[in-house]
Amino acid sequence: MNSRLNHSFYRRDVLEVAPQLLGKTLVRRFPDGNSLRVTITEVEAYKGTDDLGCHASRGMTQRNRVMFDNGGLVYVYLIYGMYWMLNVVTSTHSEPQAVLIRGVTGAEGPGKLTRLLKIDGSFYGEDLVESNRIWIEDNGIKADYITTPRIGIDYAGPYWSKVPWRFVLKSQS
DNA sequence: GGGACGATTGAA
DNA sequence: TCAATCGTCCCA
Repeated sequence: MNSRLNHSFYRRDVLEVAPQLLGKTLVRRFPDGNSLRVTITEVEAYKGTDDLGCHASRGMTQRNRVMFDNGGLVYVYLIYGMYWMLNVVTSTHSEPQAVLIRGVTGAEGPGKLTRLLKIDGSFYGEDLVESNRIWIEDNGIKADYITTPRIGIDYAGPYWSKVPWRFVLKSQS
């Protein structure tokens, strides 16, 4: 039986939460009552003010302030003027962290999955534990995964751009 | 107020 | 290799 992930799941360190999101079911419920259910296949961790790849590294701004809130909230932002990025806030207000959802079944790539799921700026700060239009369910699957450096953050320097904080679900065989 | 740029994508 | 496209952030 699937069950919605609760606050205690999200309010842990991002390096624990990120890989555990792999294989979980992301549910998007639309106004017409229909739902789209996809499996999370690829994520990245962004951790705190020291991580030069993390938006929080330059302090709190109007855009990233939700990362400084408690885990379980949605952080979305527009990139390149055309793609919404979907993130899940983790930890507590003491530590700004988030998981970028980079891939789901049916859409490879963070910009494509938000198009598929019709996620935009109106989801900023949405509570995944309470929302009736987006949440994540545990389906009991224990996922195998590989790690690699995060994508598209060369500007973060030789150390932070190479930290293996991208987690990719291993394909079943 | 102005300018550079981005956790991307798809086409040339 | 390069354009699309615009909000955010930094500097003046």
